[in-house]
Amino acid sequence: MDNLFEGLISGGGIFANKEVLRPTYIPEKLPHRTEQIKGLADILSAALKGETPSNILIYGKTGTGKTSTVKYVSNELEEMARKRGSNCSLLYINSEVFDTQYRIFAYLARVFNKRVPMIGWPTDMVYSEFKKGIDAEERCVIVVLDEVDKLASKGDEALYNLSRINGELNNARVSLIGISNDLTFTDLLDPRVQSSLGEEEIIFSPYNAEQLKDILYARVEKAFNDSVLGDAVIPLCAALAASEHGDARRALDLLRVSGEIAERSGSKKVSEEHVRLASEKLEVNRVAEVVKTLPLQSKIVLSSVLVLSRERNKRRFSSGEVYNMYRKLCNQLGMDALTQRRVTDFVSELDILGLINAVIVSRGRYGRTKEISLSVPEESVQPVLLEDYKLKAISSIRVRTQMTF
DNA sequence: CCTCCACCGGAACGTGAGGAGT
DNA sequence: ACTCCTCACGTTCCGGTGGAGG
Repeated sequence: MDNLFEGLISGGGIFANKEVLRPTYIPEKLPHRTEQIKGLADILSAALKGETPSNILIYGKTGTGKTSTVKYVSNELEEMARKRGSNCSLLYINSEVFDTQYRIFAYLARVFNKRVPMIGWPTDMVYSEFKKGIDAEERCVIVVLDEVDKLASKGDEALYNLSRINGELNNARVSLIGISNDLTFTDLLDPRVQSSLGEEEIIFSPYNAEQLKDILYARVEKAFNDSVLGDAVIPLCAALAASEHGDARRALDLLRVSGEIAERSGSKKVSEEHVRLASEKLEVNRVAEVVKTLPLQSKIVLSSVLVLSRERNKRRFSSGEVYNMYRKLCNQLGMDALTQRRVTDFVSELDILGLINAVIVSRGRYGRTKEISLSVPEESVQPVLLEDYKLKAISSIRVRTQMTF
């Protein structure tokens, strides 16, 4: 009879192929990135001619198509290399996963069929195994280091070694592509590494709303069934994403979640309303994610603002008020309170994270202070704060006082 | 115009944890 | 096992400040 999943797998009929909307999907066309693709291809074409391509640094914020572009070009390159019989390949490494010199070299050595344990050996031994492995045949290897900034912040030795490896190889050639979303990260590096890694630089600027629209339109045909999207859906997704950072990933997420919401509600079409709901849902998730990873003290400060805006019949509070509430909460928790100086730092951090809003105002005779208010809905932070068992003792977070107007 | 509130935020310093070197 | 160094986290101290009220 009716299986539990019956309605869930057959129903809806909104999506034709949801995978197309995932950020990992590489479309066969990347709108508004022709310039970058061409630039990258120009430089890498050296590999096909038997030369060593220059090292490349790629900059751009999240969701500007850096990774997609590199993967796209690398697929094309490897295909061409196969046709021409040249021995040339790309290795993609996410530096967030392989975040130390040892792990990177161990991984690379393994790719070249060397048996290296993931821990235990001295680093230079792993390094020379990798060199042996790669030098065993005449080939060109392009190593892509995604999120190099993460790697650089832990010391530049790995980058230093990689960038001068060519001098120690007889047959093989290595070139590097670094992908970073931090424009200033090279400041952390040794000048020698800086100049060798940044021989060529490619910038990915954020997309505007029009460009985001094109990106979405390019994918809907595969992703959705025919005519399930309302007319305003895509422009709205594009506009919402553009108003943040021009993040294509966010635009795609919005579209996907809108579809999911429509599907789940049994609707035959995706409407503007679904996009609004999706936007809210993503925002709540984002806030929850940020709040969850806050240090304890910072959570208490945030709780203070939350409690204040519930107990008092107003929205904005002076630093003094917040600090007093903070002391009170620390007292309830049986913890030592930090100094006001320290707390102002937390307030500034929460402000930068966009969880609260803090503006310096002068109240003349009554001093100068920051006016602090919650800049996200109470309902989106309250449950997450309560998840922290250390904060459970604060009853006033839980209590829902009636708002009076 | 001056005062003075109530806080801002820079600087210097103390402390303990963790990593590198030896 | 040992020291040395760096780093994150906090504290103490303090000079600085916009504008309401005198």
